[in-house]
Amino acid sequence: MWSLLIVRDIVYFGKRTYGEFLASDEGIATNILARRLAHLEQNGILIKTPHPTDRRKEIYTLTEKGLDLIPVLLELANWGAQHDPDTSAPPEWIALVRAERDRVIALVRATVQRGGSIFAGAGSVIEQIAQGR
Amino acid sequence: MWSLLIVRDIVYFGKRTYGEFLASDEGIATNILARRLAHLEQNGILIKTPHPTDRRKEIYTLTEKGLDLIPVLLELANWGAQHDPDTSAPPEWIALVRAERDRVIALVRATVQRGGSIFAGAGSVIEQIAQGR
DNA sequence: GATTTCACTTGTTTTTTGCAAGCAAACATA
DNA sequence: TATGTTTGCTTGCAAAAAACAAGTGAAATC
Repeated sequence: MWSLLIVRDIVYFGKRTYGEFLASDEGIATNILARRLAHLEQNGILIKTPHPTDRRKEIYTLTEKGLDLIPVLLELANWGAQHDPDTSAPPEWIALVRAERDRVIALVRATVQRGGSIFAGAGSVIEQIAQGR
Repeated sequence: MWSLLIVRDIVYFGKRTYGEFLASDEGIATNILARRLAHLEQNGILIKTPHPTDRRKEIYTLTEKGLDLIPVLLELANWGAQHDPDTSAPPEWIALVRAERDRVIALVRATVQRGGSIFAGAGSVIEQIAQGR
Protein backbone atom coordinates (compact mmCIF):
# COMPACT_ATOMS: atom_id res chain seq x y z
CA MET A 1 0.00 0.00 0.00
CA TRP A 2 2.81 2.38 -0.82
CA SER A 3 0.52 4.69 -2.76
CA LEU A 4 2.34 7.65 -1.25
CA LEU A 5 5.03 7.17 -3.89
CA ILE A 6 2.58 8.29 -6.54
CA VAL A 7 1.75 11.41 -4.59
CA ARG A 8 5.47 12.05 -4.20
CA ASP A 9 5.97 11.77 -7.95
CA ILE A 10 3.30 14.39 -8.50
CA VAL A 11 4.60 16.81 -5.89
CA TYR A 12 8.31 16.50 -6.57
CA PHE A 13 8.46 15.77 -10.27
CA GLY A 14 5.17 16.90 -11.73
CA LYS A 15 4.09 13.51 -13.00
CA ARG A 16 0.47 13.65 -14.09
CA THR A 17 -0.38 10.80 -16.50
CA TYR A 18 -0.44 7.02 -16.28
CA GLY A 19 2.50 6.71 -18.64
CA GLU A 20 4.60 9.13 -16.60
CA PHE A 21 3.97 7.24 -13.38
CA LEU A 22 4.77 3.99 -15.13
CA ALA A 23 8.01 5.32 -16.63
CA SER A 24 9.55 6.46 -13.37
CA ASP A 25 8.60 5.39 -9.87
CA GLU A 26 11.33 2.75 -9.56
CA GLY A 27 9.61 0.43 -12.03
CA ILE A 28 6.11 -0.24 -10.80
CA ALA A 29 4.05 -2.95 -12.52
CA THR A 30 1.24 -1.69 -14.69
CA ASN A 31 -1.57 -3.59 -12.97
CA ILE A 32 -0.38 -2.45 -9.55
CA LEU A 33 -0.21 1.13 -10.73
CA ALA A 34 -3.76 0.91 -12.05
CA ARG A 35 -4.96 -0.46 -8.75
CA ARG A 36 -3.17 2.16 -6.70
CA LEU A 37 -4.50 4.97 -8.83
CA ALA A 38 -8.02 3.61 -8.47
CA HIS A 39 -7.47 3.30 -4.74
CA LEU A 40 -6.19 6.85 -4.42
CA GLU A 41 -9.11 8.10 -6.45
CA GLN A 42 -11.62 6.21 -4.31
CA ASN A 43 -10.05 7.67 -1.19
CA GLY A 44 -10.40 11.18 -2.55
CA ILE A 45 -6.68 11.86 -2.69
CA LEU A 46 -6.62 12.46 -6.41
CA ILE A 47 -9.04 12.87 -9.27
CA LYS A 48 -8.86 11.84 -12.89
CA THR A 49 -9.82 14.31 -15.61
CA PRO A 50 -9.53 13.94 -19.37
CA HIS A 51 -6.60 15.60 -21.05
CA PRO A 52 -7.74 18.81 -22.80
CA THR A 53 -6.19 18.08 -26.22
CA ASP A 54 -5.18 14.39 -26.26
CA ARG A 55 -8.29 12.40 -25.48
CA ARG A 56 -6.39 9.18 -24.89
CA LYS A 57 -4.75 10.61 -21.81
CA GLU A 58 -6.04 11.15 -18.32
CA ILE A 59 -4.66 13.80 -16.00
CA TYR A 60 -4.33 12.87 -12.35
CA THR A 61 -4.56 15.82 -9.99
CA LEU A 62 -4.28 16.06 -6.22
CA THR A 63 -7.37 17.02 -4.27
CA GLU A 64 -7.24 19.16 -1.12
CA LYS A 65 -6.87 15.96 0.83
CA GLY A 66 -3.96 14.96 -1.38
CA LEU A 67 -2.33 18.37 -1.17
CA ASP A 68 -2.50 18.15 2.60
CA LEU A 69 -0.03 15.27 2.40
CA ILE A 70 2.71 17.69 1.37
CA PRO A 71 3.92 18.28 4.96
CA VAL A 72 4.19 14.52 5.46
CA LEU A 73 6.23 14.20 2.28
CA LEU A 74 8.55 17.00 3.35
CA GLU A 75 9.11 15.42 6.75
CA LEU A 76 9.88 12.10 5.15
CA ALA A 77 12.37 13.77 2.82
CA ASN A 78 13.96 15.47 5.79
CA TRP A 79 14.25 12.18 7.63
CA GLY A 80 15.70 10.52 4.57
CA ALA A 81 18.25 13.29 4.18
CA GLN A 82 19.38 12.75 7.75
CA HIS A 83 19.53 8.98 7.79
CA ASP A 84 19.30 7.50 4.31
CA PRO A 85 22.79 7.33 2.81
CA ASP A 86 21.55 7.19 -0.78
CA THR A 87 18.95 9.90 -0.56
CA SER A 88 18.51 12.01 -3.65
CA ALA A 89 17.30 15.25 -2.08
CA PRO A 90 19.58 18.25 -2.67
CA PRO A 91 21.05 19.49 0.65
CA GLU A 92 20.13 23.11 -0.02
CA TRP A 93 16.51 22.11 -0.52
CA ILE A 94 16.45 20.26 2.78
CA ALA A 95 18.09 23.21 4.51
CA LEU A 96 15.48 25.54 3.06
CA VAL A 97 12.60 23.39 4.25
CA ARG A 98 14.08 23.32 7.74
CA ALA A 99 14.67 27.03 7.86
CA GLU A 100 11.37 28.24 6.41
CA ARG A 101 9.01 25.37 6.79
CA ASP A 102 5.66 27.13 6.71
CA ARG A 103 6.54 29.34 3.79
CA VAL A 104 7.89 26.43 1.78
CA ILE A 105 4.80 24.35 2.44
CA ALA A 106 2.55 27.16 1.27
CA LEU A 107 4.64 27.72 -1.84
CA VAL A 108 4.77 24.03 -2.74
CA ARG A 109 1.06 23.71 -2.24
CA ALA A 110 0.23 26.67 -4.44
CA THR A 111 2.64 25.50 -7.12
CA VAL A 112 1.41 21.91 -7.24
CA GLN A 113 -2.17 23.12 -7.23
CA ARG A 114 -1.65 24.99 -10.48
CA GLY A 115 0.12 22.04 -12.10
CA GLY A 116 3.74 22.69 -11.15
CA SER A 117 6.11 20.71 -8.97
CA ILE A 118 9.06 21.16 -6.65
CA PHE A 119 11.84 20.19 -9.02
CA ALA A 120 10.52 19.64 -12.54
CA GLY A 121 9.11 21.89 -15.22
CA ALA A 122 8.95 25.63 -15.74
CA GLY A 123 7.81 27.55 -12.69
CA SER A 124 8.98 24.85 -10.34
CA VAL A 125 9.41 25.69 -6.67
CA ILE A 126 13.20 25.70 -6.81
CA GLU A 127 13.01 28.00 -9.82
CA GLN A 128 10.78 30.42 -7.95
CA ILE A 129 13.10 30.36 -4.97
CA ALA A 130 16.10 31.06 -7.18
CA GLN A 131 14.25 33.99 -8.80
CA GLY A 132 13.19 35.51 -5.52
CA ARG A 133 16.76 35.86 -4.31
CA MET B 1 6.19 -2.65 4.76
CA TRP B 2 4.03 -0.83 7.25
CA SER B 3 6.63 -1.04 9.98
CA LEU B 4 5.82 2.54 10.89
CA LEU B 5 2.83 1.23 12.84
CA ILE B 6 5.23 -0.33 15.34
CA VAL B 7 7.05 2.95 15.78
CA ARG B 8 3.71 4.63 16.26
CA ASP B 9 2.76 2.17 18.98
CA ILE B 10 5.97 2.99 20.82
CA VAL B 11 5.63 6.76 20.53
CA TYR B 12 1.92 7.08 21.20
CA PHE B 13 1.20 4.21 23.54
CA GLY B 14 4.52 3.21 25.08
CA LYS B 15 4.50 -0.34 23.75
CA ARG B 16 7.90 -1.89 24.30
CA THR B 17 7.71 -5.71 24.23
CA TYR B 18 6.78 -8.29 21.63
CA GLY B 19 3.65 -9.24 23.51
CA GLU B 20 2.48 -5.63 23.71
CA PHE B 21 2.94 -5.11 19.99
CA LEU B 22 1.11 -8.34 19.28
CA ALA B 23 -1.79 -7.48 21.56
CA SER B 24 -2.61 -4.17 19.96
CA ASP B 25 -1.62 -2.97 16.51
CA GLU B 26 -4.89 -3.93 14.86
CA GLY B 27 -4.13 -7.64 15.06
CA ILE B 28 -0.84 -8.29 13.35
CA ALA B 29 0.22 -11.90 12.77
CA THR B 30 3.03 -13.13 14.99
CA ASN B 31 5.42 -14.14 12.24
CA ILE B 32 4.93 -10.85 10.44
CA LEU B 33 5.57 -8.94 13.64
CA ALA B 34 8.79 -10.86 14.19
CA ARG B 35 9.92 -10.07 10.66
CA ARG B 36 9.09 -6.40 10.95
CA LEU B 37 10.91 -6.07 14.26
CA ALA B 38 13.97 -7.75 12.78
CA HIS B 39 13.73 -5.45 9.80
CA LEU B 40 13.48 -2.34 11.96
CA GLU B 41 16.41 -3.51 14.02
CA GLN B 42 18.53 -4.16 10.94
CA ASN B 43 17.72 -0.71 9.65
CA GLY B 44 18.85 0.87 12.89
CA ILE B 45 15.45 2.26 13.82
CA LEU B 46 15.17 0.32 17.04
CA ILE B 47 17.32 -1.88 19.26
CA LYS B 48 16.49 -4.89 21.36
CA THR B 49 17.79 -5.15 24.93
CA PRO B 50 17.02 -7.77 27.58
CA HIS B 51 14.45 -6.87 30.19
CA PRO B 52 16.20 -5.98 33.48
CA THR B 53 14.15 -8.25 35.75
CA ASP B 54 12.21 -10.68 33.53
CA ARG B 55 14.72 -12.49 31.36
CA ARG B 56 12.11 -13.88 29.03
CA LYS B 57 11.27 -10.42 27.74
CA GLU B 58 13.04 -8.15 25.31
CA ILE B 59 12.67 -4.39 25.38
CA TYR B 60 12.47 -2.61 22.04
CA THR B 61 13.73 0.96 22.13
CA LEU B 62 13.90 3.62 19.44
CA THR B 63 17.33 4.76 18.29
CA GLU B 64 18.09 8.34 17.28
CA LYS B 65 17.09 7.38 13.76
CA GLY B 66 13.81 6.06 15.10
CA LEU B 67 13.15 9.07 17.28
CA ASP B 68 13.66 11.27 14.23
CA LEU B 69 10.50 9.73 12.79
CA ILE B 70 8.41 11.55 15.40
CA PRO B 71 7.79 14.60 13.18
CA VAL B 72 6.56 12.30 10.40
CA LEU B 73 4.18 10.58 12.81
CA LEU B 74 2.83 13.89 14.04
CA GLU B 75 2.22 15.10 10.49
CA LEU B 76 0.42 11.88 9.65
CA ALA B 77 -1.75 12.25 12.74
CA ASN B 78 -2.51 15.81 11.73
CA TRP B 79 -3.50 14.69 8.25
CA GLY B 80 -5.64 11.94 9.66
CA ALA B 81 -7.38 14.35 11.99
CA GLN B 82 -8.26 16.56 9.05
CA HIS B 83 -9.41 13.91 6.62
CA ASP B 84 -9.94 10.56 8.27
CA PRO B 85 -13.50 10.41 9.65
CA ASP B 86 -12.70 7.67 12.16
CA THR B 87 -9.45 9.07 13.47
CA SER B 88 -8.76 8.48 17.12
CA ALA B 89 -6.57 11.49 17.88
CA PRO B 90 -8.01 13.89 20.50
CA PRO B 91 -8.75 17.28 18.92
CA GLU B 92 -6.98 19.20 21.66
CA TRP B 93 -3.83 17.21 21.06
CA ILE B 94 -3.93 17.97 17.34
CA ALA B 95 -4.53 21.64 18.10
CA LEU B 96 -1.55 21.69 20.43
CA VAL B 97 0.74 20.14 17.85
CA ARG B 98 -0.34 22.72 15.30
CA ALA B 99 0.11 25.62 17.67
CA GLU B 100 3.44 24.67 19.22
CA ARG B 101 4.98 22.22 16.84
CA ASP B 102 8.66 22.53 17.70
CA ARG B 103 8.10 22.47 21.42
CA VAL B 104 5.81 19.46 21.23
CA ILE B 105 8.30 17.56 19.08
CA ALA B 106 11.08 18.22 21.57
CA LEU B 107 8.90 17.18 24.48
CA VAL B 108 7.70 13.99 22.82
CA ARG B 109 11.23 13.10 21.84
CA ALA B 110 12.59 13.56 25.34
CA THR B 111 9.69 11.66 26.87
CA VAL B 112 9.91 8.68 24.53
CA GLN B 113 13.66 8.59 24.93
CA ARG B 114 13.33 7.97 28.65
CA GLY B 115 10.68 5.29 28.17
CA GLY B 116 7.49 7.35 28.21
CA SER B 117 4.90 7.96 25.51
CA ILE B 118 2.44 10.58 24.34
CA PHE B 119 -0.73 9.10 25.80
CA ALA B 120 0.04 6.08 27.99
CA GLY B 121 1.70 5.60 31.33
CA ALA B 122 2.81 7.90 34.11
CA GLY B 123 4.72 10.94 32.93
CA SER B 124 3.11 10.82 29.49
CA VAL B 125 3.31 13.90 27.32
CA ILE B 126 -0.33 14.82 27.82
CA GLU B 127 0.13 14.51 31.56
CA GLN B 128 3.11 16.82 31.47
CA ILE B 129 1.19 19.32 29.39
CA ALA B 130 -1.72 19.21 31.82
CA GLN B 131 0.66 19.77 34.75
CA GLY B 132 2.46 22.67 33.15
CA ARG B 133 -0.70 24.68 32.81
C1' DG C 1 7.18 -30.40 39.70
C1' DA C 2 3.46 -28.71 36.83
C1' DT C 3 1.59 -24.89 34.52
C1' DT C 4 1.75 -20.53 32.44
C1' DT C 5 4.08 -16.76 30.07
C1' DC C 6 6.98 -15.03 26.61
C1' DA C 7 9.33 -14.46 22.34
C1' DC C 8 9.57 -16.34 18.80
C1' DT C 9 9.67 -20.46 14.67
C1' DT C 10 7.59 -23.63 11.42
C1' DG C 11 4.39 -25.29 8.25
C1' DT C 12 0.27 -24.36 5.32
C1' DT C 13 -3.27 -21.63 3.07
C1' DT C 14 -4.71 -17.31 1.21
C1' DT C 15 -3.86 -12.83 -0.55
C1' DT C 16 -0.97 -9.63 -2.93
C1' DT C 17 2.57 -8.57 -6.26
C1' DG C 18 5.43 -8.97 -10.52
C1' DC C 19 5.70 -10.18 -15.24
C1' DA C 20 4.09 -10.82 -19.94
C1' DA C 21 0.90 -10.26 -23.11
C1' DG C 22 -3.24 -8.33 -25.06
C1' DC C 23 -6.86 -4.83 -26.19
C1' DA C 24 -9.78 -0.90 -27.66
C1' DA C 25 -9.92 3.90 -28.39
C1' DA C 26 -7.44 7.86 -29.99
C1' DC C 27 -3.85 9.92 -32.40
C1' DA C 28 0.10 10.32 -36.03
C1' DT C 29 1.81 9.32 -40.54
C1' DA C 30 1.58 8.57 -45.31
C1' DT D 1 -8.09 6.69 -45.94
C1' DA D 2 -5.25 2.93 -44.58
C1' DT D 3 -1.63 1.70 -41.39
C1' DG D 4 1.03 1.82 -37.65
C1' DT D 5 1.81 3.83 -32.95
C1' DT D 6 0.72 5.64 -28.49
C1' DT D 7 -2.07 5.50 -24.27
C1' DG D 8 -4.48 3.70 -20.45
C1' DC D 9 -5.70 0.20 -19.01
C1' DT D 10 -7.17 -5.47 -18.31
C1' DT D 11 -6.23 -10.45 -18.07
C1' DG D 12 -3.64 -14.84 -16.92
C1' DC D 13 -0.20 -16.90 -14.60
C1' DA D 14 4.02 -17.56 -11.64
C1' DA D 15 6.35 -15.79 -7.55
C1' DA D 16 6.49 -13.47 -3.32
C1' DA D 17 4.41 -12.02 0.84
C1' DA D 18 0.95 -12.16 4.40
C1' DA D 19 -2.62 -14.40 7.43
C1' DC D 20 -3.66 -18.47 10.09
C1' DA D 21 -2.64 -22.29 13.12
C1' DA D 22 0.18 -24.78 15.70
C1' DG D 23 4.45 -25.77 18.08
C1' DT D 24 9.04 -24.92 20.74
C1' DG D 25 12.25 -23.88 24.37
C1' DA D 26 13.63 -20.91 28.03
C1' DA D 27 12.21 -18.55 31.97
C1' DA D 28 8.91 -17.32 35.37
C1' DT D 29 4.90 -18.47 38.45
C1' DC D 30 2.14 -21.52 41.20
